[in-house]
Amino acid sequence: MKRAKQKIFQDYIARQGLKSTRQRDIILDAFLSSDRHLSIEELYLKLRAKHPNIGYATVYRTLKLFAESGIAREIHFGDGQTRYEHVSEGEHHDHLVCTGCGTIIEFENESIEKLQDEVAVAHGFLIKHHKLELYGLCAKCRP
Amino acid sequence: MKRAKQKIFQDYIARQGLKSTRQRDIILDAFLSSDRHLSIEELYLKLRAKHPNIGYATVYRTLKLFAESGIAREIHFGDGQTRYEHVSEGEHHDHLVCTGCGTIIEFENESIEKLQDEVAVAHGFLIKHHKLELYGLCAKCRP
DNA sequence: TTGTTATTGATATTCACTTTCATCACAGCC
DNA sequence: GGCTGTGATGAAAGTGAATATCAATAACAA
Ligand SMILES: [Mn+2]
Ligand SMILES: [Mn+2]
Ligand SMILES: [Zn+2]
Ligand SMILES: [Zn+2]
Repeated sequence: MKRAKQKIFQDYIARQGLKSTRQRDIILDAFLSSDRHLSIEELYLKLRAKHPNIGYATVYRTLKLFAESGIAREIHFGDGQTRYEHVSEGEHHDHLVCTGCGTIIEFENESIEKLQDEVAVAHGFLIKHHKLELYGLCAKCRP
Repeated sequence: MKRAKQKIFQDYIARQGLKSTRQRDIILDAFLSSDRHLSIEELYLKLRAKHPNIGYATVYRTLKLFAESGIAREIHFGDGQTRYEHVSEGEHHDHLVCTGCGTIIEFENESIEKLQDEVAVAHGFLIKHHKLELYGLCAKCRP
């Protein structure tokens, strides 16, 4: 899992004529062993504990690279911060977001995906990606 | 339609002990006779043609009021700008967004809504609202 | 008309990125 | 190993949309 993603990223780096650096290794390791929905700030702060000399801009740029290489995806939950989540080859999921405690639950629903495709076809659309987020209170937070 | 929303907004204003002002009337009129998915900036520029002395902050604050009163809804399509769309009593829809030309198509799909509810129930969630956006190329933009 | 309170609009500030640029560090080639 | 040419880094400055500030102004009830 982790190894596979490291490999994907290294390959991407090589293919693009980019360089392998100490910082990128550190950030990749921290990202892969972190929560699945991390903001840039959160990852930056987490890193700073062990590596106080890594810059915010580097974290920001490296997360973008992760997304380009296919091991991460940018997500926006409307709280004003960009988050990055792990992406596994051929896997897709959507989100339940608790507005009480911030918990995020991932789910997959093939029937919904199929219906989305039908909607797209009916309107002549060629879908590239989509976003489905259900906001509310989780089991712990509901009254 | 337009009258109904004006009424809703005036009632809201009264109920909250707020004041009816020239600017709010002008902005409401411009909003109700505008595109259905307008950014603050777009509405501000549209207004400035006839009312060069209306400030950006007033447009921004008034759109928030529209949302609070229930006649508008804030939407985010990931382009970094907040948009506001018209909301009709008891109506709900989701969006197809063309990444080529920016066209936005609204759609309703009861089956998807039902499946979303089932997902929520399965996870013990109490859904407050949701977001479903399908991004891709519209019939005109697809290759 | 007057007094009170909300509103306005110019401006300043905030926030989350995003860019800049001088310095640094990979990595291929002697 | 030492050179050398790029790409990478990080401190700091810049950006753009949103939000807050505040003195002047406009509603509106008495
Ligand atoms: Mn829906
Ligand atoms: Mn809409
Ligand atoms: Zn919760
Ligand atoms: Zn299009």
